[in-house]
Amino acid sequence: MSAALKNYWLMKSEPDAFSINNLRDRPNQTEHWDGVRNYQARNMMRDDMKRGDLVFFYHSNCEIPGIVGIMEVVKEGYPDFSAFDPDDHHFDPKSDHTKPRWMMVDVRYVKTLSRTITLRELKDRPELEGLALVKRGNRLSIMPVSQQQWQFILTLE
DNA sequence: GCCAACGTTGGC
DNA sequence: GCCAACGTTGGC
Repeated sequence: MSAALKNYWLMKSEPDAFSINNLRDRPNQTEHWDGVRNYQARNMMRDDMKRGDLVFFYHSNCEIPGIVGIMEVVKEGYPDFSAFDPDDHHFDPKSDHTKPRWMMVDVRYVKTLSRTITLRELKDRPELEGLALVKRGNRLSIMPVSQQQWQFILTLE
């Protein structure tokens, strides 16, 4: 794959735990995306997410689930240290510094969309049939978005 | 390696 | 709060 190619992603977060406004208000508007405990999502952060990739920020498990903003990958996959901390909610005794099991990336706030593009309307669009988010039973918290899907979603704003 | 039990996700 | 869908765990 050419280093010049930008990839696109979608990442879910429950706004009660961490919202787009929380990211915007962080120092440098940057935060590490810790707490992912799913192997498929881990592998994408470890292998595929590159500096400069753009990411939709999706609010899940809330009143109006949907895409609320855009962020950018600013640091590629590295060990998720929250797994090492017994006091952390995401502690995993099977992960340690010598053999970290979980990975994370750093993301920087880019913008908040002028409105929430809701899950409901994303599901209604035949152009997005292939998007993992709208597939039945989907539970992936991180997923790839094709360039075509990315550009189409932006036209919905 | 199978699969039942269990815990979690996340829309509704 | 409900519950379907899914991933993980662990007994065998």
